[in-house]
Amino acid sequence: MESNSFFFGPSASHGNNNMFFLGNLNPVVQGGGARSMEETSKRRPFFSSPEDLYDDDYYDDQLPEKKRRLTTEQVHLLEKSFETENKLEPDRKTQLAKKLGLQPRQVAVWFQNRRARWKTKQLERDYDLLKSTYDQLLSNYDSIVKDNDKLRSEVTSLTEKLQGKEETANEPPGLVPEPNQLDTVYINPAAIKTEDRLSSGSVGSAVLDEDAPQLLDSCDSYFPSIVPIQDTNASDNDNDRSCFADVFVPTTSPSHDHGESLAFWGWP
DNA sequence: TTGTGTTTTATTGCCTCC
DNA sequence: GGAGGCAATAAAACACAA
Repeated sequence: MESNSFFFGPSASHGNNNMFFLGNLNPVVQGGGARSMEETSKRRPFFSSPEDLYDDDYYDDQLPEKKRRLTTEQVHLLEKSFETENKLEPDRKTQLAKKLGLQPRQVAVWFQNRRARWKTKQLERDYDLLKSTYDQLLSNYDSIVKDNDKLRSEVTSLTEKLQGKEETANEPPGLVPEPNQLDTVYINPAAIKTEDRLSSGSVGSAVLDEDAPQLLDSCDSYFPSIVPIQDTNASDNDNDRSCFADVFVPTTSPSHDHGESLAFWGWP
């Protein structure tokens, strides 16, 4: 790659013909604007002193084809301008270039690279946000699975109780009851007295509502029968709701910063 | 001092928009 | 078709551990 072409002559890129050796960046062009900035310079990453930038001997001594970093003051002003607007209109580019003692092309390149850096950072932030959201979802899922197991065992034990009652009430004395079906239990609501169904007082009792599905098996498919309970059991339901609400908050209500990023990338 | 990883400056090529 | 944006990349400058 001909990266040194910038220092020796016009660049073929984008038809820009004003790119020459950096030594052309002398204060005469800016009418003292850049000089005043240099006077306030605190630390320079490359030049040993503010005056070096305007010292012809400096450029004679240094290899002219070397890249030179922008001064802290130049970077500071560019950063301020970038904060205002991360895109560069031609007028602003020209003004900035004059003020900084840089070629307009250099200002444009700086903005281009700055946008690239910003995007990288933003991607990192977005990744962190997604990851934390995922971790939260995962932990909520685990707790829901535990709750699920607990409720299932409650249902099983209550079913056993009910079946025991039913058998002792209806079967002739002396008969040995059939072993309970723990995996899949079919319940005939008509055979269960209302007071029995409501007597337990536990959350699990409500599962056996008359309007609820009557197939209770060991898989997760009975979940829907739990959902209606949430309307009648505030304390438990709030926990369940908040689990999901908390998880989805970051994605549905992005932070200001995140919102900016979405806008910046043209997302709705 | 030197090797190595990171950051910054700049180029190239492609794409989109007017 | 030219101007400007972006992704990919090169290479110099810089930071830092050994």
